[in-house]
Amino acid sequence: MRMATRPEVGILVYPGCQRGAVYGLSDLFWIANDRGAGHGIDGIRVSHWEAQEGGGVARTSDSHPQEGDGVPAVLIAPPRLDVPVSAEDAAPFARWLLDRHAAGAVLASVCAGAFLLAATGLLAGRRATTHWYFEERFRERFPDVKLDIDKLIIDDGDIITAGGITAWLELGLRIVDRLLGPTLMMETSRFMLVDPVGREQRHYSSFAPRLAHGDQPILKVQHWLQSDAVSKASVRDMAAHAQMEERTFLRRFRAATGLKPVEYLQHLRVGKAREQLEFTHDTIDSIGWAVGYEDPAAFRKVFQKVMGLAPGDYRRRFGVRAAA
DNA sequence: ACAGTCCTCCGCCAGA
DNA sequence: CCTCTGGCGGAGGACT
Repeated sequence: MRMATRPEVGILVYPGCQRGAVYGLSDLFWIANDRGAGHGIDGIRVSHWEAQEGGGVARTSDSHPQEGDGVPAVLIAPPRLDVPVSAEDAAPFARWLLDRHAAGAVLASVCAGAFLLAATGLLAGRRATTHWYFEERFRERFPDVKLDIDKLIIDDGDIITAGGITAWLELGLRIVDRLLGPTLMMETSRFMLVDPVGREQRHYSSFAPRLAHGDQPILKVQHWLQSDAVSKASVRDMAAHAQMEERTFLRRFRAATGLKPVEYLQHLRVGKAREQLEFTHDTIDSIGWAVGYEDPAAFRKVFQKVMGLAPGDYRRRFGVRAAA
């Protein structure tokens, strides 16, 4: 079966964007096309787009130049490694992306590329994700976006956002799935030796507490928790450290960090435990004790709640394998 | 796995 | 009036 027109995927090459992702995605689609050729399926046209001096955005690279003008069905904003794209650098793309979206294009982003999409205003009120490292900055700049940092990829129909730096793999596979179907998606992922099924970003990101809230006494407590005493700090202790009454401390802590004191401690302890699960061969029980739980069952329960999988499963998936 | 204890934390409200 | 503090009670959750 032949498609009326070959679907085009456009990758936005904006200032500072990560070339590895640009070429990785291009290669991924090339592989999908190659697999598809064996089934007699017309592949995907892949193009790169850059902002022009005189304004506007134009193709600067094209896998099928003979196809003529056309409009991309999907546009991807790749990651940026250092700081997210500035408002000025995003501006030339924003207007154009709005037009393309209005014309029915699917907009997608990887990692910090979400800043480029958000600059269009289209993410307002929508669910989206980005790299956990940029969470604070993203919320600050685009408070009206429902950011869900735990998801590796959020497919919201006309807008797809992906989280981690290597999430371009997931995104690329998702797009292959949409344009060429699940069979080719599976073949492509098998060829690339990646596991296409639901990986969640929270398995990868370590606990990054909010520290930029400006509540000095609370920050002092956070630093204190970071240094030592983590295992045996009660709310009473923390409040004393902040020189506040417990009721006030509770409110201020929650407002500043977004977490209840106990939740915060649990994240801290689970963070330590993850490290030991990944890099040591200590038993899970002893790791539980080491991070402050006298009852291993309680530790397992908390770990499961915070990470979404049990300590043993976590070690199996993320532990560094020693040669027996 | 269960039960028991102790702590957390939220609503409510009064006061500053 | 609004905002912030802080005491009290107690259900529910954390931990043993």
